[in-house]
Amino acid sequence: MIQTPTIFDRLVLKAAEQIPRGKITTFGEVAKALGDVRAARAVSISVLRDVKSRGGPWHRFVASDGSLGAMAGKKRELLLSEGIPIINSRIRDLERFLVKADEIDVPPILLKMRLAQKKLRERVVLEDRLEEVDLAAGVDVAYGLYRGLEVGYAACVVVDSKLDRVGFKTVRMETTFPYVPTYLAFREMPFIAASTKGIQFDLLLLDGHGIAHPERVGEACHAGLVFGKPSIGVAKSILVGKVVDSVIMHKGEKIGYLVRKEGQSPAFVSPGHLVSLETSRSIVEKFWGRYKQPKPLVLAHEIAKKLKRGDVPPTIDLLHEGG
DNA sequence: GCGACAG
DNA sequence: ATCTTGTCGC
Ligand SMILES: [Mg+2]
Repeated sequence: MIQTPTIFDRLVLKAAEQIPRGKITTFGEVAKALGDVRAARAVSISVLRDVKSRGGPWHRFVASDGSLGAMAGKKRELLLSEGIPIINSRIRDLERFLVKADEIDVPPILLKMRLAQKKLRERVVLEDRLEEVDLAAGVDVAYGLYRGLEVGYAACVVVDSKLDRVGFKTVRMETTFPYVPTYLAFREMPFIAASTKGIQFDLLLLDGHGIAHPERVGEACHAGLVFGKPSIGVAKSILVGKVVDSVIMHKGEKIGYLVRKEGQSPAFVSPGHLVSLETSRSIVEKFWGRYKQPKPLVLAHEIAKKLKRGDVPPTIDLLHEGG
């Protein structure tokens, strides 16, 4: 009957155990203890999901401005009973009751993940090491809640140079890590690996950035390196930098291109691995269909959603039915 | 309240 | 990404 929280959820729970009655902490402080404030939202989502599905600890977590966040009514009641002063839906003298990041004993996993990214970055090759590109694979993942678990539905679709779909594979499995900005690869790599396993392709297209990432190692770089395959990232919005004349610039570096087809919203293209900046743009244009993304990604997105809806069964089902 | 951070 | 019907705007 015990559900299976992810590593991230377990660490948030471990942090929760360290907040005594009469004290509070913020989602951001816990995120900092885990290694990056960017995970603040992921912490709040984890806490909320945990109290709803397992009745876990939740009321001693508040927002950094002292506001209470979700389920404010009940939270207010519980905190007041523990001696925390609340005025106008905000904690008064937050500092006085706050348990800060350095007082929370949890492993800094996000710091380690960042180090792993920096290590991977050294191996990224931004030169064309690809021969003919006939088969382009695109992967996308849809997410949903199933019996208190967060489940991902991945689809890998292979398209040939005539833009005909020549194969696909789908996978259903539990999520292992939340979405945290700049760490997307750690959330989606298990799905990318499972859905491409045993599939033949020359190039991998992913729904996210390549080098257009603060550390220059977006999801497309990460996956390309792990598989030793050419890869390109095609995102629907910017993560870092700004667009100047259809070029994505960041810290004085050219990191990608804005590609747009008539009447469509733009796509942001950046190389992942074994492909140059210029070639990444031309290849993506070569596989462009009639939508706002290259065809393999459009199809992968559609199939992933159908899978989630239950319209089609997964090729591989890795979901452990609890009970 | 605004800015804003792939999916 | 997800929650979701009718409604607003180009
Ligand atoms: Mg996606």
